[in-house]
Amino acid sequence: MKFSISHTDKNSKARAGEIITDHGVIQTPIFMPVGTAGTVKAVHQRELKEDIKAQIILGNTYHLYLRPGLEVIEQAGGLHKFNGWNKPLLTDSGGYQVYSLSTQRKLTEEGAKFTSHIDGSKHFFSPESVMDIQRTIGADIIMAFDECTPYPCEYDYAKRSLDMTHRWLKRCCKRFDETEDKYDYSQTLFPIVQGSVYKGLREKSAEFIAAQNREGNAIGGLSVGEPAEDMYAMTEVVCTILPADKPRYLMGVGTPINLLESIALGIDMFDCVLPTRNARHGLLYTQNGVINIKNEKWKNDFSILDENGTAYVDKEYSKAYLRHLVHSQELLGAQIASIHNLAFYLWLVGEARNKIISGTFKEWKNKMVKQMNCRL
RNA sequence: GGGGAGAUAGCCAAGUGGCCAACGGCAACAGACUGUAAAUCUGUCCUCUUACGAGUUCGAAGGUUCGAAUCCUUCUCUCCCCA
Repeated sequence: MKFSISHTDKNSKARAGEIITDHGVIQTPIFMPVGTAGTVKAVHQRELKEDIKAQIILGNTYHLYLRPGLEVIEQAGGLHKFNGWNKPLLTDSGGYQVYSLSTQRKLTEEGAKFTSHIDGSKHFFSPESVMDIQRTIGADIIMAFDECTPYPCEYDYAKRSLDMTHRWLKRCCKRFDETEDKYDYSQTLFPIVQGSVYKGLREKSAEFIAAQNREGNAIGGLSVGEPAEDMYAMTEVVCTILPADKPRYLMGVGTPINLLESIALGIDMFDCVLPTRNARHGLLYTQNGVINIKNEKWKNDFSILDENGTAYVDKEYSKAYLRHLVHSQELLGAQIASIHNLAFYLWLVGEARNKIISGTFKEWKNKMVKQMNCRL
Protein backbone atom coordinates (compact mmCIF):
# COMPACT_ATOMS: atom_id res chain seq x y z
CA MET A 1 0.00 0.00 0.00
CA LYS A 2 1.15 3.49 -0.80
CA PHE A 3 -0.23 6.79 0.37
CA SER A 4 0.52 10.19 -1.01
CA ILE A 5 -0.93 13.59 -0.26
CA SER A 6 -1.36 15.89 -3.21
CA HIS A 7 -2.97 18.89 -1.52
CA THR A 8 -3.33 20.24 1.99
CA ASP A 9 -5.85 22.88 2.96
CA LYS A 10 -4.44 26.17 4.22
CA ASN A 11 -7.34 26.97 6.50
CA SER A 12 -7.81 23.55 8.08
CA LYS A 13 -6.03 20.24 8.51
CA ALA A 14 -7.83 18.73 5.54
CA ARG A 15 -5.82 16.87 2.94
CA ALA A 16 -6.46 15.28 -0.44
CA GLY A 17 -4.50 12.20 -1.32
CA GLU A 18 -4.37 8.77 -2.85
CA ILE A 19 -4.05 5.33 -1.39
CA ILE A 20 -2.74 2.80 -3.84
CA THR A 21 -3.51 -0.85 -3.22
CA ASP A 22 -3.10 -3.90 -5.37
CA HIS A 23 -6.82 -3.70 -6.06
CA GLY A 24 -6.73 -0.11 -7.20
CA VAL A 25 -6.53 3.48 -6.14
CA ILE A 26 -8.55 5.17 -3.42
CA GLN A 27 -8.86 8.91 -3.60
CA THR A 28 -9.04 10.50 -0.18
CA PRO A 29 -10.87 11.72 1.74
CA ILE A 30 -13.08 8.70 1.20
CA PHE A 31 -16.20 7.14 2.62
CA MET A 32 -16.28 3.34 2.67
CA PRO A 33 -19.72 1.70 2.52
CA VAL A 34 -20.16 -1.02 5.13
CA GLY A 35 -20.63 -4.52 3.77
CA THR A 36 -20.61 -6.52 6.97
CA ALA A 37 -21.58 -9.92 5.62
CA GLY A 38 -19.80 -9.54 2.30
CA THR A 39 -22.55 -7.35 0.90
CA VAL A 40 -23.52 -3.74 1.29
CA LYS A 41 -27.08 -4.39 2.37
CA ALA A 42 -29.65 -3.90 -0.41
CA VAL A 43 -27.02 -2.72 -2.91
CA HIS A 44 -25.67 -4.56 -5.90
CA GLN A 45 -21.92 -4.48 -6.58
CA ARG A 46 -22.55 -3.02 -10.01
CA GLU A 47 -24.48 -0.15 -8.47
CA LEU A 48 -21.70 0.38 -5.95
CA LYS A 49 -19.22 0.79 -8.76
CA GLU A 50 -21.14 2.52 -11.50
CA ASP A 51 -23.66 4.66 -9.69
CA ILE A 52 -22.45 5.15 -6.15
CA LYS A 53 -18.81 5.22 -7.24
CA ALA A 54 -17.59 3.45 -4.15
CA GLN A 55 -13.84 2.93 -4.21
CA ILE A 56 -13.51 0.61 -1.24
CA ILE A 57 -15.99 -1.27 0.91
CA LEU A 58 -15.86 -3.05 4.26
CA GLY A 59 -16.41 -6.56 5.40
CA ASN A 60 -16.54 -7.85 8.95
CA THR A 61 -14.27 -10.51 10.37
CA TYR A 62 -16.66 -11.73 13.06
CA HIS A 63 -19.65 -12.01 10.76
CA LEU A 64 -17.82 -13.62 7.85
CA TYR A 65 -16.01 -16.02 10.17
CA LEU A 66 -19.35 -17.23 11.54
CA ARG A 67 -21.04 -17.29 8.16
CA PRO A 68 -20.20 -18.48 5.53
CA GLY A 69 -17.04 -19.48 7.40
CA LEU A 70 -13.40 -19.43 6.46
CA GLU A 71 -13.41 -22.64 4.47
CA VAL A 72 -15.85 -21.24 1.98
CA ILE A 73 -14.03 -17.94 1.65
CA GLU A 74 -10.68 -19.64 1.26
CA GLN A 75 -12.04 -22.00 -1.36
CA ALA A 76 -13.47 -19.02 -3.21
CA GLY A 77 -10.01 -17.51 -3.27
CA GLY A 78 -10.70 -14.71 -0.81
CA LEU A 79 -13.51 -12.27 -0.27
CA HIS A 80 -12.83 -10.27 -3.47
CA LYS A 81 -13.43 -13.35 -5.58
CA PHE A 82 -16.26 -14.57 -3.39
CA ASN A 83 -18.38 -11.42 -3.60
CA GLY A 84 -17.20 -10.15 -6.96
CA TRP A 85 -15.82 -6.88 -5.62
CA ASN A 86 -12.51 -6.50 -7.40
CA LYS A 87 -11.66 -3.14 -5.85
CA PRO A 88 -10.08 -2.45 -2.47
CA LEU A 89 -11.59 -4.09 0.60
CA LEU A 90 -11.12 -3.46 4.29
CA THR A 91 -12.16 -5.80 7.07
CA ASP A 92 -12.96 -4.74 10.56
CA SER A 93 -11.50 -7.08 13.13
CA GLY A 94 -14.46 -7.87 15.33
CA GLY A 95 -13.36 -5.24 17.83
CA TYR A 96 -16.66 -3.48 17.31
CA GLN A 97 -18.51 -6.71 18.14
CA VAL A 98 -16.59 -6.76 21.42
CA TYR A 99 -18.62 -3.60 22.08
CA SER A 100 -21.92 -4.23 20.31
CA LEU A 101 -22.23 -7.85 21.41
CA SER A 102 -20.93 -7.17 24.89
CA THR A 103 -23.72 -9.25 26.42
CA GLN A 104 -22.48 -12.36 24.66
CA ARG A 105 -18.77 -12.16 25.03
CA LYS A 106 -16.19 -12.42 27.76
CA LEU A 107 -12.90 -10.56 27.60
CA THR A 108 -9.63 -11.75 29.01
CA GLU A 109 -6.03 -10.80 28.41
CA GLU A 110 -5.81 -13.70 26.00
CA GLY A 111 -8.75 -12.58 23.88
CA ALA A 112 -12.53 -12.61 23.59
CA LYS A 113 -14.91 -15.52 23.99
CA PHE A 114 -18.02 -15.01 21.89
CA THR A 115 -21.33 -16.77 21.91
CA SER A 116 -22.51 -16.72 18.33
CA HIS A 117 -25.56 -14.52 17.82
CA ILE A 118 -26.59 -16.92 15.08
CA ASP A 119 -26.63 -20.31 16.77
CA GLY A 120 -25.26 -19.80 20.27
CA SER A 121 -22.06 -21.72 19.54
CA LYS A 122 -18.89 -20.71 21.39
CA HIS A 123 -15.91 -19.10 19.66
CA PHE A 124 -12.66 -17.57 20.76
CA PHE A 125 -10.95 -14.60 19.13
CA SER A 126 -7.38 -13.67 19.98
CA PRO A 127 -5.24 -11.00 18.34
CA GLU A 128 -3.40 -13.82 16.60
CA SER A 129 -6.48 -15.67 15.37
CA VAL A 130 -8.04 -12.45 14.16
CA MET A 131 -4.92 -11.77 12.06
CA ASP A 132 -5.08 -15.28 10.64
CA ILE A 133 -8.77 -14.94 9.86
CA GLN A 134 -8.23 -11.62 8.12
CA ARG A 135 -5.36 -13.11 6.15
CA THR A 136 -7.80 -15.72 4.90
CA ILE A 137 -10.62 -13.29 4.18
CA GLY A 138 -8.01 -11.37 2.26
CA ALA A 139 -8.95 -7.71 2.56
CA ASP A 140 -6.40 -5.18 1.33
CA ILE A 141 -6.53 -3.36 4.63
CA ILE A 142 -7.10 -5.28 7.82
CA MET A 143 -7.69 -3.95 11.30
CA ALA A 144 -6.07 -4.70 14.62
CA PHE A 145 -8.15 -6.55 17.20
CA ASP A 146 -9.10 -4.01 19.85
CA GLU A 147 -11.66 -3.32 22.50
CA CYS A 148 -14.06 -0.60 21.45
CA THR A 149 -15.07 0.82 24.82
CA PRO A 150 -18.65 1.89 25.44
CA TYR A 151 -19.83 5.36 26.38
CA PRO A 152 -19.91 6.43 29.08
CA CYS A 153 -16.76 4.70 30.27
CA GLU A 154 -15.01 5.19 33.60
CA TYR A 155 -11.48 6.49 33.35
CA ASP A 156 -10.00 3.48 35.10
CA TYR A 157 -11.75 1.06 32.80
CA ALA A 158 -10.81 3.08 29.74
CA LYS A 159 -7.18 3.07 30.86
CA ARG A 160 -7.03 -0.64 31.59
CA SER A 161 -8.81 -1.38 28.33
CA LEU A 162 -6.44 0.85 26.43
CA ASP A 163 -3.39 -0.89 27.86
CA MET A 164 -4.82 -4.22 26.87
CA THR A 165 -5.68 -2.99 23.37
CA HIS A 166 -2.05 -1.87 23.08
CA ARG A 167 -0.77 -5.26 24.22
CA TRP A 168 -3.16 -6.87 21.76
CA LEU A 169 -1.79 -4.59 19.07
CA LYS A 170 1.78 -5.80 19.66
CA ARG A 171 0.52 -9.34 19.25
CA CYS A 172 -1.43 -8.39 16.12
CA CYS A 173 1.64 -6.80 14.55
CA LYS A 174 3.85 -9.73 15.48
CA ARG A 175 1.46 -12.28 14.02
CA PHE A 176 0.78 -10.19 10.94
CA ASP A 177 4.49 -9.71 10.26
CA GLU A 178 5.22 -13.40 10.78
CA THR A 179 2.61 -14.46 8.28
CA GLU A 180 2.43 -13.96 4.56
CA ASP A 181 -0.16 -12.72 2.12
CA LYS A 182 -2.39 -15.63 1.33
CA TYR A 183 -3.30 -14.52 -2.15
CA ASP A 184 -1.43 -12.75 -4.95
CA TYR A 185 -1.70 -9.24 -3.54
CA SER A 186 -0.48 -7.57 -0.41
CA GLN A 187 -2.32 -6.73 2.77
CA THR A 188 -1.61 -4.05 5.31
CA LEU A 189 -2.52 -3.77 8.99
CA PHE A 190 -3.94 -0.63 10.58
CA PRO A 191 -3.67 -0.19 14.36
CA ILE A 192 -6.46 1.55 16.28
CA VAL A 193 -6.25 4.41 18.77
CA GLN A 194 -8.54 4.05 21.80
CA GLY A 195 -8.90 6.00 25.03
CA SER A 196 -12.59 6.84 25.22
CA VAL A 197 -13.15 10.59 25.75
CA TYR A 198 -10.04 11.14 27.88
CA LYS A 199 -7.54 13.46 26.28
CA GLY A 200 -4.57 12.04 28.18
CA LEU A 201 -5.41 8.50 27.19
CA ARG A 202 -5.99 9.48 23.59
CA GLU A 203 -2.60 11.20 23.45
CA LYS A 204 -0.88 8.24 24.99
CA SER A 205 -2.64 5.88 22.63
CA ALA A 206 -1.92 7.97 19.55
CA GLU A 207 1.75 8.04 20.44
CA PHE A 208 1.82 4.30 20.96
CA ILE A 209 -0.02 3.65 17.72
CA ALA A 210 2.22 6.04 15.77
CA ALA A 211 5.27 4.28 17.15
CA GLN A 212 4.19 0.99 15.59
CA ASN A 213 4.94 2.59 12.26
CA ARG A 214 2.28 0.85 10.21
CA GLU A 215 1.15 2.12 6.80
CA GLY A 216 -2.03 3.71 8.08
CA ASN A 217 -3.71 4.41 11.41
CA ALA A 218 -7.23 4.32 12.72
CA ILE A 219 -9.18 6.02 15.47
CA GLY A 220 -11.77 3.87 17.18
CA GLY A 221 -14.03 4.05 20.19
CA LEU A 222 -15.79 7.19 19.02
CA SER A 223 -19.34 7.75 17.78
CA VAL A 224 -20.58 5.35 20.42
CA GLY A 225 -22.94 7.85 22.03
CA GLU A 226 -20.65 10.63 23.23
CA PRO A 227 -21.48 14.26 22.36
CA ALA A 228 -20.21 15.31 18.94
CA GLU A 229 -17.95 17.93 20.58
CA ASP A 230 -16.14 15.18 22.48
CA MET A 231 -15.74 13.20 19.30
CA TYR A 232 -14.24 16.18 17.47
CA ALA A 233 -12.03 17.06 20.43
CA MET A 234 -10.61 13.53 20.60
CA THR A 235 -10.18 13.39 16.84
CA GLU A 236 -8.32 16.68 16.86
CA VAL A 237 -5.97 15.59 19.65
CA VAL A 238 -5.21 12.30 17.96
CA CYS A 239 -4.72 13.80 14.50
CA THR A 240 -2.01 16.12 15.77
CA ILE A 241 -0.05 13.09 16.95
CA LEU A 242 -0.66 10.50 14.24
CA PRO A 243 1.85 10.93 11.41
CA ALA A 244 0.65 13.29 8.70
CA ASP A 245 2.07 11.21 5.89
CA LYS A 246 -0.10 8.21 6.60
CA PRO A 247 -3.84 7.82 6.11
CA ARG A 248 -6.02 8.38 9.15
CA TYR A 249 -9.20 6.36 9.41
CA LEU A 250 -11.96 7.48 11.76
CA MET A 251 -13.93 4.33 12.41
CA GLY A 252 -17.71 4.28 12.47
CA VAL A 253 -18.24 7.93 11.60
CA GLY A 254 -20.69 9.30 10.82
CA THR A 255 -23.29 11.81 9.71
CA PRO A 256 -22.52 13.97 6.66
CA ILE A 257 -21.67 16.84 9.00
CA ASN A 258 -19.43 14.55 11.11
CA LEU A 259 -17.55 13.69 7.92
CA LEU A 260 -16.92 17.27 6.89
CA GLU A 261 -15.87 18.37 10.37
CA SER A 262 -13.55 15.40 10.70
CA ILE A 263 -12.03 15.94 7.26
CA ALA A 264 -11.22 19.44 8.48
CA LEU A 265 -9.35 17.84 11.38
CA GLY A 266 -7.24 15.68 9.08
CA ILE A 267 -9.21 12.46 8.65
CA ASP A 268 -8.88 10.63 5.34
CA MET A 269 -11.12 7.60 5.66
CA PHE A 270 -14.56 6.89 7.09
CA ASP A 271 -17.03 4.08 7.32
CA CYS A 272 -20.49 4.11 8.83
CA VAL A 273 -23.72 2.16 8.69
CA LEU A 274 -25.86 5.29 8.85
CA PRO A 275 -26.38 5.82 5.12
CA THR A 276 -27.42 2.21 4.58
CA ARG A 277 -29.27 1.46 7.80
CA ASN A 278 -31.08 4.76 7.81
CA ALA A 279 -31.94 4.32 4.16
CA ARG A 280 -33.73 1.10 5.03
CA HIS A 281 -35.58 3.05 7.71
CA GLY A 282 -36.62 5.78 5.29
CA LEU A 283 -34.10 8.51 6.08
CA LEU A 284 -32.54 10.25 3.11
CA TYR A 285 -29.53 12.53 3.34
CA THR A 286 -29.43 15.52 1.02
CA GLN A 287 -27.44 18.72 0.65
CA ASN A 288 -30.31 20.54 2.31
CA GLY A 289 -30.83 18.27 5.27
CA VAL A 290 -32.48 15.00 6.15
CA ILE A 291 -35.74 13.74 4.70
CA ASN A 292 -37.84 11.13 6.46
CA ILE A 293 -39.49 9.78 3.36
CA LYS A 294 -42.06 7.89 5.45
CA ASN A 295 -43.61 11.14 6.64
CA GLU A 296 -47.14 11.84 5.48
CA LYS A 297 -46.12 15.09 3.83
CA TRP A 298 -44.47 13.20 0.98
CA LYS A 299 -47.55 11.15 0.22
CA ASN A 300 -48.56 13.18 -2.79
CA ASP A 301 -45.20 14.71 -3.63
CA PHE A 302 -44.38 13.50 -7.11
CA SER A 303 -41.23 15.58 -7.46
CA ILE A 304 -38.02 13.65 -8.10
CA LEU A 305 -36.15 12.23 -5.13
CA ASP A 306 -33.28 14.69 -5.12
CA GLU A 307 -32.79 17.39 -7.70
CA ASN A 308 -29.13 17.71 -6.66
CA GLY A 309 -28.60 13.96 -6.54
CA THR A 310 -25.94 12.25 -8.64
CA ALA A 311 -27.51 8.80 -8.68
CA TYR A 312 -29.90 7.73 -11.40
CA VAL A 313 -32.46 6.84 -8.75
CA ASP A 314 -32.59 10.51 -7.78
CA LYS A 315 -34.09 11.48 -11.12
CA GLU A 316 -35.89 8.25 -11.86
CA TYR A 317 -38.22 8.00 -8.88
CA SER A 318 -40.55 10.36 -7.04
CA LYS A 319 -40.72 10.98 -3.32
CA ALA A 320 -44.30 9.68 -3.27
CA TYR A 321 -43.23 6.44 -4.94
CA LEU A 322 -40.30 5.85 -2.59
CA ARG A 323 -42.59 6.64 0.35
CA HIS A 324 -44.96 4.01 -0.91
CA LEU A 325 -42.19 1.45 -1.31
CA VAL A 326 -40.70 2.04 2.13
CA HIS A 327 -44.15 2.04 3.71
CA SER A 328 -44.98 -1.21 2.02
CA GLN A 329 -41.66 -2.69 3.07
CA GLU A 330 -40.88 -3.40 -0.52
CA LEU A 331 -37.26 -4.41 -1.06
CA LEU A 332 -36.92 -1.89 -3.87
CA GLY A 333 -37.52 0.88 -1.34
CA ALA A 334 -34.48 -0.13 0.68
CA GLN A 335 -32.50 -0.45 -2.51
CA ILE A 336 -33.38 2.96 -3.92
CA ALA A 337 -32.87 4.72 -0.59
CA SER A 338 -29.52 2.98 0.01
CA ILE A 339 -28.25 3.88 -3.44
CA HIS A 340 -29.32 7.46 -2.92
CA ASN A 341 -27.66 7.81 0.49
CA LEU A 342 -24.41 6.12 -0.50
CA ALA A 343 -24.19 8.14 -3.71
CA PHE A 344 -24.70 11.25 -1.61
CA TYR A 345 -21.98 10.26 0.85
CA LEU A 346 -19.55 9.52 -1.97
CA TRP A 347 -20.47 12.78 -3.68
CA LEU A 348 -19.87 14.62 -0.41
CA VAL A 349 -16.38 13.28 0.17
CA GLY A 350 -15.54 13.67 -3.51
CA GLU A 351 -16.64 17.27 -3.39
CA ALA A 352 -14.66 17.81 -0.19
CA ARG A 353 -11.64 16.51 -2.08
CA ASN A 354 -12.30 18.86 -4.99
CA LYS A 355 -12.59 21.81 -2.64
CA ILE A 356 -9.38 20.89 -0.84
CA ILE A 357 -7.63 20.74 -4.19
CA SER A 358 -9.06 24.07 -5.29
CA GLY A 359 -8.29 25.65 -1.93
CA THR A 360 -11.86 26.47 -0.97
CA PHE A 361 -12.60 23.67 1.45
CA LYS A 362 -13.15 25.64 4.65
CA GLU A 363 -15.75 28.04 3.28
CA TRP A 364 -17.52 25.28 1.42
CA LYS A 365 -17.50 23.06 4.50
CA ASN A 366 -19.00 25.77 6.68
CA LYS A 367 -21.68 26.49 4.12
CA MET A 368 -22.55 22.80 3.76
CA VAL A 369 -22.69 22.20 7.51
CA LYS A 370 -25.13 25.07 7.86
CA GLN A 371 -27.17 23.88 4.93
CA MET A 372 -27.35 20.23 5.96
CA ASN A 373 -28.19 20.95 9.56
CA CYS A 374 -31.92 20.67 9.21
CA ARG A 375 -34.76 18.29 8.77
CA LEU A 376 -36.93 18.49 5.69
C1' G B 1 -90.91 -20.59 6.60
C1' G B 2 -87.90 -23.37 10.75
C1' G B 3 -83.40 -23.54 13.72
C1' G B 4 -78.75 -21.42 15.36
C1' A B 5 -74.79 -17.66 15.95
C1' G B 6 -73.42 -12.73 16.25
C1' A B 7 -73.07 -6.98 16.29
C1' U B 8 -66.76 -3.92 20.81
C1' A B 9 -62.62 2.07 18.78
C1' G B 10 -59.91 2.81 11.08
C1' C B 11 -59.65 -3.05 10.51
C1' C B 12 -59.23 -7.91 13.09
C1' A B 13 -60.17 -9.24 18.01
C1' A B 14 -60.24 -10.15 23.80
C1' G B 15 -63.44 -8.90 27.57
C1' U B 16 -69.47 -11.53 29.72
C1' G B 17 -71.72 -6.96 36.81
C1' G B 18 -67.11 -2.90 39.69
C1' C B 19 -59.67 -3.80 39.00
C1' C B 20 -62.65 -1.03 31.49
C1' A B 21 -61.41 4.37 27.85
C1' A B 22 -61.78 -1.26 27.27
C1' C B 23 -55.89 -7.14 26.44
C1' G B 24 -53.54 -8.21 21.90
C1' G B 25 -52.50 -7.79 16.59
C1' C B 26 -52.70 -4.82 12.11
C1' A B 27 -52.99 -0.13 9.88
C1' A B 28 -51.93 4.98 10.72
C1' C B 29 -48.82 9.01 12.81
C1' A B 30 -44.08 10.45 14.85
C1' G B 31 -39.14 9.42 16.74
C1' A B 32 -34.39 6.68 17.36
C1' C B 33 -30.37 4.50 14.76
C1' U B 34 -22.77 6.44 13.83
C1' G B 35 -15.96 0.14 12.85
C1' U B 36 -24.59 -3.54 11.20
C1' A B 37 -27.48 -9.45 16.27
C1' A B 38 -31.27 -3.73 12.88
C1' A B 39 -36.33 -4.58 6.18
C1' U B 40 -34.95 -3.23 13.72
C1' C B 41 -36.50 -0.66 18.06
C1' U B 42 -39.48 3.15 20.80
C1' G B 43 -43.66 6.34 21.53
C1' U B 44 -48.68 8.01 20.19
C1' C B 45 -53.08 6.09 18.55
C1' C B 46 -62.20 7.98 21.15
C1' U B 47 -62.59 13.80 22.04
C1' C B 48 -60.45 18.23 24.60
C1' U B 49 -55.58 19.15 27.36
C1' U B 50 -48.18 19.89 27.13
C1' A B 51 -49.61 17.31 31.40
C1' C B 52 -52.83 16.59 35.67
C1' G B 53 -57.51 15.73 34.45
C1' A B 54 -62.39 16.14 32.25
C1' G B 55 -66.03 14.46 28.75
C1' U B 56 -68.51 10.91 25.59
C1' U B 57 -68.24 5.20 24.14
C1' C B 58 -68.86 -1.22 23.21
C1' G B 59 -75.69 -1.95 16.90
C1' A B 60 -80.46 1.27 18.74
C1' A B 61 -84.03 2.41 22.50
C1' G B 62 -85.79 1.35 27.20
C1' G B 63 -85.15 -1.23 31.95
C1' U B 64 -82.82 -3.85 36.47
C1' U B 65 -78.70 -2.35 39.80
C1' C B 66 -75.13 1.72 44.38
C1' G B 67 -72.63 0.37 39.67
C1' A B 68 -73.67 -2.41 32.90
C1' A B 69 -69.64 -3.55 27.00
C1' U B 70 -71.24 -7.45 30.37
C1' C B 71 -78.19 -9.01 33.11
C1' C B 72 -83.63 -8.22 31.13
C1' U B 73 -87.24 -6.33 27.15
C1' U B 74 -88.20 -4.59 22.33
C1' C B 75 -86.25 -3.17 17.75
C1' U B 76 -82.53 -2.99 13.58
C1' C B 77 -78.89 -5.42 10.92
C1' U B 78 -75.31 -9.54 9.62
C1' C B 79 -73.84 -14.63 9.06
C1' C B 80 -74.65 -20.12 9.10
C1' C B 81 -77.73 -24.63 8.70
C1' C B 82 -82.44 -26.99 7.24
C1' A B 83 -86.80 -26.63 4.05
